[in-house]
Amino acid sequence: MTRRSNAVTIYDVAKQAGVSVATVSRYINRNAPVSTEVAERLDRVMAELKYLPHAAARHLASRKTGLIGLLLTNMHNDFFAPLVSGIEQMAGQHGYNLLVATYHSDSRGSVPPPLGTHNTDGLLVFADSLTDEDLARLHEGGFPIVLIHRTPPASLPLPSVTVENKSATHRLVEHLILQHNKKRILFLRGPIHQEDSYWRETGYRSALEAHGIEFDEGLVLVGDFEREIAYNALNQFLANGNRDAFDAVFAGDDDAAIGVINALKEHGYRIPEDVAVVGFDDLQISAFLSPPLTTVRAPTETVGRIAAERLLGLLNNDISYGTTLLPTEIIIRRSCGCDL
Amino acid sequence: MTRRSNAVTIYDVAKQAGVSVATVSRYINRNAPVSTEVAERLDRVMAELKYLPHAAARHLASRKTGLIGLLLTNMHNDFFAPLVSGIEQMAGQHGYNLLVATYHSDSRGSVPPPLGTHNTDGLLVFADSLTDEDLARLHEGGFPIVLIHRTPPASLPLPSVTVENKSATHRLVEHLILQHNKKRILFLRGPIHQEDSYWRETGYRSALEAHGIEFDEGLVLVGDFEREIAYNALNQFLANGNRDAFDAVFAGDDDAAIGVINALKEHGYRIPEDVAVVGFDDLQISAFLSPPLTTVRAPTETVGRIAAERLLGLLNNDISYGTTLLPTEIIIRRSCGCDL
DNA sequence: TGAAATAATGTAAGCGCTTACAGTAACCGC
DNA sequence: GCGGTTACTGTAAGCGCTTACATTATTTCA
Repeated sequence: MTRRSNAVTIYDVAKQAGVSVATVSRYINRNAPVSTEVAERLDRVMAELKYLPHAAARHLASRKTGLIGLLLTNMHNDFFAPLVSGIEQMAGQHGYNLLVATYHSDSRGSVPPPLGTHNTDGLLVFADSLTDEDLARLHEGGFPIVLIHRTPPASLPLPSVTVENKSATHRLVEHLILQHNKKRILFLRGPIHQEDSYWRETGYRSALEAHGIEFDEGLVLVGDFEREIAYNALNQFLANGNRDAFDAVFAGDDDAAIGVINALKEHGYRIPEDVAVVGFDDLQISAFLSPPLTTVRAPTETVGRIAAERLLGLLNNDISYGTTLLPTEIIIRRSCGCDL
Repeated sequence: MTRRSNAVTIYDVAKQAGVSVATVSRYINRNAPVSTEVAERLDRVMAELKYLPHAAARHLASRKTGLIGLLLTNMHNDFFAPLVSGIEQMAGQHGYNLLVATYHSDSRGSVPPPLGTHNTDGLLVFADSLTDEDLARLHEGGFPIVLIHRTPPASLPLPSVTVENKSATHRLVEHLILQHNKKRILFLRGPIHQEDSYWRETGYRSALEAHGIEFDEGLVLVGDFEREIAYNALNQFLANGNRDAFDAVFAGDDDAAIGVINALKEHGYRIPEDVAVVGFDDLQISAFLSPPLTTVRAPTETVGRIAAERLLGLLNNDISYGTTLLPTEIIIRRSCGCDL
């Protein structure tokens, strides 16, 4: 086995500066005093040699990777840009790099999760990208984890950060009922097993109930929080002769709302005159849709930032658990029928 | 120094299976034959022990990280979601993990790039996130690099993948001139030093010239391909008494176009009746804006996929260079004044 | 049937760092 | 002026893997 091509190592630096590698290492990591004279020499030599510590070697010896992992269910939704951005900022500021991967608990049995103890110092786990068993195993090993957009499974005291779904949805649907006199509100379910999805449905139902409207399973479609799927679901629904079966749509999230609006328009509905449409998330673009979308603002970038912050805390042994529930806020625009 | 908490190592597997660690390693990496009998035993033992090779140790010994790095200038634009998604898919399929970081060549002098030879096997470099010197240094060391949305500096034969900007812009602006009789077309420059920005300006100018319209520096603002900046730039411009100075806007990209539309609407302009607005990129949402945005479709996810593919090729020593120039296509919608 | 190739495995030397342990020299307080 | 600190530095043992080299058993083929 020969030396790594050209790479300059800590030995080169040590020799050039006339000190031992231990001193170099200590200076780099600032974990022991070094005489100012030596420090200066090292600064100079390291700059000259353009020395960069080899990450793997450092990881192996120190048992730290300097990496935090982000496990996502997918990436092709605009929802993720601010999430990742918030996380990346926070991580970068604290000297960590971000490893991003998609995975879904469905894949269980086959491939193991691509991120874990073996390659990161801690994990940010979005929604149901990991099974409860995976979480339990990792947590038992003392591995730092923060959940995003989901709460911990029973008896696993994992920190988590998510947003308030139910009451916001309740008020949103209530707005449809009270202000716009809607009675047959179509609901597009999000991904099954996803908490946001569950609580939004709960909020939807509780609003109906609070106003004496009976829940109708026939008015529930699967939107999966995805534009394309929502679009198809609605087309299918209309094709089945339900043209007049509804007077409003709560699309589950904004991405699905876009699909809904699209399908509706293609079928000649006017929004909001014929059908009101509301979403959830307040994506960056939702204010610019036609008509501007009434929705619920979820502070997604903040979710990312706080989740990263809590994980960083864990990495410094500031133990912490419990759920950070970020408040959401109804944003009334025109797609519900309000005239702003 | 004590043993790493609980982690199971290759030694545990070897002992449990009654073979040497070399055999285990060879089996894991499939780089030498192993008797079927031993193979079965190893499968069983590894599953039982839930063994996962320690990444850092593997990296150190093999001099491969299994990581590809993506260097971005920022992340808070919806443009990046499909880019990253395309890359992540491709990388994941080939067993690589994705390390994402933001950096900008402006930071030169101070911090070195967070990604490089020391922690990845290869780099995807977006636009001007790295200086030419950084690129040169890395390339001299034989480090695999693929450029995204920029071409290589002179005499550096780096592979790159980007999109056609100039002629699409030319045709887009020409459309404004010919079909909609626009004569005073405001242009919002993208980030300085960014190639997309340069070529779009070139296309804008060449269209003006081709139709006998003199280029007017007073009709150029700085939009930086960012909604907020474009929004502010336009407000400033209007505040300076330029209310009637223009009859159309080429915003540089869709994100900036959104800012422009917003500012314009707030000042009471009707789009496209009073002012036509066009962008570039065709973000997922552009079709849903009000009015739907006339723009140029850039195959961003494909850019990501191909860039990743080419980098993966490099990692397998399939040498390749040259620029992949993906075609773009004008998408006519209503913001230009067309009546669809 | 014997020499050479091939298959399957083991031994042990690193990969480039960190850090426990040890040591020397200067300093401090009384 | 002496025990106890404190400041700084070096030596060397790993961290958990990969792989060159060596070894033995089994085939292959002239």
